[in-house]
Amino acid sequence: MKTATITLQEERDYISIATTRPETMLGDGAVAVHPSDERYAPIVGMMCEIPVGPKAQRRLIPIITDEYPDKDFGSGAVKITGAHDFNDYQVAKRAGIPMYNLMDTQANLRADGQAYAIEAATAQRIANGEESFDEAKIAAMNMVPDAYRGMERFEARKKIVDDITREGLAVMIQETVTDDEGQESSRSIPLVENKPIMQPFGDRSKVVIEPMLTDQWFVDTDKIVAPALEAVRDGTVKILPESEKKVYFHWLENIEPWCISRQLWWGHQIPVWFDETGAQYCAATEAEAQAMAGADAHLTRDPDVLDTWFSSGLWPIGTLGWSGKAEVDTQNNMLQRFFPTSDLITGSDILFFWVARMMMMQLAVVDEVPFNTIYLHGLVRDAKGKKMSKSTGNVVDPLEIIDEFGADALRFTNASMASLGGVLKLDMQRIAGYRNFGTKLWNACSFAEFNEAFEQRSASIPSPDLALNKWIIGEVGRVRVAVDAALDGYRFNDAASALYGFVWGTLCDRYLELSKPILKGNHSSGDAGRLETQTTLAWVLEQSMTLLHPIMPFITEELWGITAPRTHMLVHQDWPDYGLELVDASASEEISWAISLIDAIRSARAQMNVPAGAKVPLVQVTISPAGEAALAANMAQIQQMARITEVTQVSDMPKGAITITAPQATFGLPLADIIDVAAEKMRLEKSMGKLAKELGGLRGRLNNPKFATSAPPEVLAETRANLEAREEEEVKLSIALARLEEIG
RNA sequence: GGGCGCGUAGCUCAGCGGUAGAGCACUUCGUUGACAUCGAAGGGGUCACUGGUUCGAUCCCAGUCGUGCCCA
Repeated sequence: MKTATITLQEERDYISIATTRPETMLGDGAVAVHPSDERYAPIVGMMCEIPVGPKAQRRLIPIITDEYPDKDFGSGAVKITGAHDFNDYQVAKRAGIPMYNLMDTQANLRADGQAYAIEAATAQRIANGEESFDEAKIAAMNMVPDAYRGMERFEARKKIVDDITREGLAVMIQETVTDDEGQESSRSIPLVENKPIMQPFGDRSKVVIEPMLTDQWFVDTDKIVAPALEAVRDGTVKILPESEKKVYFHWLENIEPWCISRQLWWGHQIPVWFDETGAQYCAATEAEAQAMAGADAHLTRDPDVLDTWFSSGLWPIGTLGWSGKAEVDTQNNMLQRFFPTSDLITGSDILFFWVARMMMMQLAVVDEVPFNTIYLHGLVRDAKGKKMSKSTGNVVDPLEIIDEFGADALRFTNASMASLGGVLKLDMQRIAGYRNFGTKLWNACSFAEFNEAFEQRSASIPSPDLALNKWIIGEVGRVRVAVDAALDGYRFNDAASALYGFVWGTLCDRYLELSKPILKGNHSSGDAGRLETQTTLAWVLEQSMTLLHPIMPFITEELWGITAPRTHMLVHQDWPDYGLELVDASASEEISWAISLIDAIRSARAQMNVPAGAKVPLVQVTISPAGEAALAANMAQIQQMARITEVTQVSDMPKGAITITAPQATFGLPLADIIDVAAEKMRLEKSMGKLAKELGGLRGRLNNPKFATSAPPEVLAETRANLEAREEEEVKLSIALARLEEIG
């Protein structure tokens, strides 16, 4: 923002000042300099002439001292227009300088009052200390010279600058100009500096706002702030994330009187009426005000409305029909039931706009906190990280997102991004990802339906025999505990990601795939196994719907309704209370073992370029008893998921086989005809390289004597167990590599 | 100018004393009766920089740089 700065001078003993609004000189009451400014010390207390208006009525104003002027800025002298500048207002107030209002509500120069000659004479007597004054007297005075009265502000500014320049009172500089024929000449022009300044513009009108002295209503916040501070200090009200407490304290501890008058056409009109003498009557209705003032009084209502935060500060009780009369309010069921409430969820930028007002006002009015926990989430930004704003036009309409991705996808996105203290940049690709998650759940249910699982559903937690089913039930127990812990801690992102990982990674990628041979009847457990798997599958899906319901209510409610006849909606289903007691350690171990074998085979196949469709045999070289049992129980699954024809026992690894390792077991894929020795060596060496890095870290720590003495025992045990497992792996890989070396 | 926060994989973000994760994107492969809005296997990070505390720091402390918001 650039604005002209015009420097003025008086001809002989002058003091130069700069202003961005020359027209305000008409209302100047003083020139201020810093008390330590030695340049001006000799003239402090003297009078100087304002260089505007008719020469006959030039006003003289005092030169005063104040801490406000900056010695090093411009001339170091500041003109004081108390009625038209916030800083000047403070100076004028301190020094008892009259504040002359120059403009009307349209920002035109005033045209009311007495002739300028009379007003100027009065003003001079006041400046000389010969006449007393009060606010009302000053407000009535019009210090605009007759020639400028009624002019539009910018027009008046131009005319005043011209008049000052013509009179020779502007600070002039020389400027070189070149005419059409290339002749250079010098001319004198007023000094105008380009300087960026802060200037307020109306949000909607886009025009420059003029500070103006008017009567406004204020709340003396000092009187109501203490309980609101105390409630957070003593923990009655909790703010999450806790770091926001600092913002709350900082704002309330430095609070200033709160102006609640607003000059808007909408809002709650201030409930104050004035009579002809200016006496005030604050009442709920005009009739009550009239009764207070007496029947003869002629009342007019304050035209202003209340600040929106003042009105909405009473929201917690105002929405519930609070009357302020004890005998009525105790009979008000809504009020009794919902006030105070428990949690307030809002954006962090609302903390002092609204939350602090609700705290102050409820405590002031009904002497109770409105809520116990304030949960603040980050500001939602657009994809570029900009704050969304109606005037900037970068607001994303949630309804458009819902049309494209569905409400559940948007809700899931919001939940998964609601980490404490974060910023929320809305990323459409991420929303698409969560839409896909909804589809995934839908397809899992359709798989279950196809396999007639819901027809075997049980109302209680199933008690299956197969490790696979015991395992997935335990996993449900784990995720329930994780989700509850997350919700208790207001960590909605953790709840969302626990559920996402469970449904997609554990349920769909693992359990569903592992259950297929059983459901198809290709498993040693036969019909009994099929039946208990159907029951378990239905139960697990119903638990998933239940746990997901708070985040994805629409898809889960729909699935709940169509998968089985129900006595109640999912929204009315009890929240589960089972937990880690559902975890069966040996079942978990068995399934983990089977999964790690399948993963190892798949990985080796892919890296050795074994065609994905090809079914190949597997040989078992060494194995522990537990591994043997796990292998037998999950043979059908391993065959299907790892594309294995059969497993045979051998005493030695066949020549030209790919080595596969699983916990306490070694297998081989005998692919003599397609094996690429060099490729297999590379694969094994890559694994060895990774292992070596991990082993180095683990050994380094364990060999450090201070680690053994300082680290907590569980960390020590974990590190040792980790090292042992890695060393076992290293031995197996070394043997495989050595064997390859023999082949060449 | 004051206050608060943030710099982690190409992007959007978790983690926050025991050696780094997710989604999307990327590469290769895949029409196996839930799902191609999919599956399998991969690649990719001196966790902004510099010091300090510690057996050990992405995490704690101090400073620097960059960046954002709020209040003047």
